[in-house]
Amino acid sequence: MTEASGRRRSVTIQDVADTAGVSRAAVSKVIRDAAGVSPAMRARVNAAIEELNYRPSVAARSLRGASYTLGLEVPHLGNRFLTQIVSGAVQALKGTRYQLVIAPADGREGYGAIEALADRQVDGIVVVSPRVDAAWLERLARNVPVVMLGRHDRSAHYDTVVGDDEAGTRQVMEYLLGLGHRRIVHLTEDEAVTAPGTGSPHALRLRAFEETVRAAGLSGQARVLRTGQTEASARATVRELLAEHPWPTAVFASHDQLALGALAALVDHDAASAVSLVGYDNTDLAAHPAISLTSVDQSGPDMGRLAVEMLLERIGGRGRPQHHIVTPSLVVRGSSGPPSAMG
Amino acid sequence: MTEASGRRRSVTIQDVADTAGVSRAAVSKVIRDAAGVSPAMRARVNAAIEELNYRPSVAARSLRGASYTLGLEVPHLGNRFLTQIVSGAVQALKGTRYQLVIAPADGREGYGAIEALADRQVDGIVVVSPRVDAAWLERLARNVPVVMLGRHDRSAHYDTVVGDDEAGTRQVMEYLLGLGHRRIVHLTEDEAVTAPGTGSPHALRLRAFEETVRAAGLSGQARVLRTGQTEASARATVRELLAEHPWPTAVFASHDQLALGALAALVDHDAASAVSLVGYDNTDLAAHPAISLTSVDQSGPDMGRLAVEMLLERIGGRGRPQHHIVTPSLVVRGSSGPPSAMG
DNA sequence: CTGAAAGCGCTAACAG
DNA sequence: CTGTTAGCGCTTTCAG
Repeated sequence: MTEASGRRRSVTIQDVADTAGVSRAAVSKVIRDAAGVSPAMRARVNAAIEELNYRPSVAARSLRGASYTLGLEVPHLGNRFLTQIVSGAVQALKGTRYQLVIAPADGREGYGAIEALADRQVDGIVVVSPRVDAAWLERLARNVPVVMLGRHDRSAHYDTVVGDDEAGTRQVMEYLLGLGHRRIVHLTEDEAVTAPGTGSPHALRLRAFEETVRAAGLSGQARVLRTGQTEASARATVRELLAEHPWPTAVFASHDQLALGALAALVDHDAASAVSLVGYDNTDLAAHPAISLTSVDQSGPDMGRLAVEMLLERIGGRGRPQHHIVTPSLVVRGSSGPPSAMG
Repeated sequence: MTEASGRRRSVTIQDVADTAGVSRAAVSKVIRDAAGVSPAMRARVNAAIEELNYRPSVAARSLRGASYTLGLEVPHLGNRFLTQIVSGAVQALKGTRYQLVIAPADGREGYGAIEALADRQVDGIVVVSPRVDAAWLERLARNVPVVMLGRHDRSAHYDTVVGDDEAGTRQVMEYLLGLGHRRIVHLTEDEAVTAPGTGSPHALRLRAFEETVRAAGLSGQARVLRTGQTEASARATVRELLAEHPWPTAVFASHDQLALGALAALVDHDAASAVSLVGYDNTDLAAHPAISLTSVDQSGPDMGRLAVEMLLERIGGRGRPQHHIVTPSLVVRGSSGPPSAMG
């Protein structure tokens, strides 16, 4: 093989077969650990593979069977909760022959990224975007194993891994109400994400918030505040909120990124010690002493691991859909306390 | 096509050709926007594609030519600087037919992830891990276009995008020295990453630090402190540092993640107002008012965009390697100030 | 236990 | 302008 100046042709299964003096089929069997190969042949083939530095082409393989690739579609890598999920997924794949690839969505919706993964013949897809249409996903799931992470829809074709968002929200509200908070603001994203039909985590958190508020007879004092999905947007929204009086005594953000934005606004107004703040996801930053954010932990790594395991089961042949629920727990930190102590 | 209970066979180019009443080659030309198709045929084919909801198989395509996929290997998604790079890369790809996929490295080194991308026939690879061997990368780059991001080696086969780490470090040091700091600690990772031969950004920052210190005649007072690559590790290391006396008046961390860990330790010891802190990368958190970290901005999104553009150029035929240098700039925030004011 | 042969879905010459 | 044909690298029956 000459060292041509341009791109080198990569070594194929045929090359290996030739140097080992066997057939392509034999080589294929060896690399797949398939039955029916004599130890001697296996040794010869492995030697040739080593010598030529052969690597099977995933593309060619995909055409026939599996690509040994699992795809994870994510809306936005700025979201720290996603990195928890990814690390769990990577862990779960360690030691298997599967590789994880992440496709970042380009816009708000993940259709492009999900289709890109499907086109690339991945053996399974984990979807995280809360904004993709359920029926669309259902259709996709008939062609390739899909796990939807976070959303509570019950599909006949895809699996789901979700946190118990109602329980998490109730924990937050019981905590806040127990401390004596009454003027509580729930900071969440726009209607598209909280519409009841979507089954999105934010929809459930919102509903649970409203139910708790109603049950406590606080409809007049507690309220819902809408914002975008970024920290900057939450910061601006809460800044406006703080221009009015009286201030709420507590803000419950639907996820930590919003909580961070809210915290920024509180710091700007020197209100961090006057207003309790609670987030959701317990991302790594929440634990930082300069942030110290009370937040709901929903075991992101476990969710990522579970999602991948379910995908592997599906690939292994399971037909019936499964739905896992992860139990969340409130982690109390310095950003929250009784209304008096905070005021 | 019956709605079989199992996996549905996906629609192929042949199906489209059949329903449109043309040859496969014709369909191929239409989907590739190739020349030599009559408008009438184009319309018929497009109608068939629409009707059948046809999507070309990337795997089959890769076997012949391009996969229209660019791969990005990243060491660890917990690193916020990487998300800046990713967002720039995604932006640059918007509107092209290329899709970005990210392969997270499983261990410290990125070999597995990089090979996985290469096996998957991506048309180009952006490598971010500072720990991969240059010769190994050189070999890889002969088979597939590669851009190395961050490291300063000058390869004949792959392109590089780097920040001017010496200039960035000098800005930091001039700033600190100008304020009157003398007992300055440089917090960086282990020797494997700062070995001069690697050309890693941390190696250059370390060298520039040492040169500035020597030039200022501070070899007795300034020192280098090693830690791991995580926030937790930096926190522990700085905690130990603060157990000794006298404290340094300033800590310069080799990247923001380490700076965050250092900040945590400073807060733990109530030393945040006594010790100036400077980071590198200017990740989003640095700007948060609860953190307010002085840091060196090196335009992560620009670097990501550049890397992708260079890859596209290589794919387009460029042979000669290119090396881009991005100029960094110091962003001063509340975490740093004169030694007296901080003490 | 081993190899020959067919074909996965697509593209690229080439012939008509 | 259109269709035929020969693979790309691999897996998978199916004979030997």
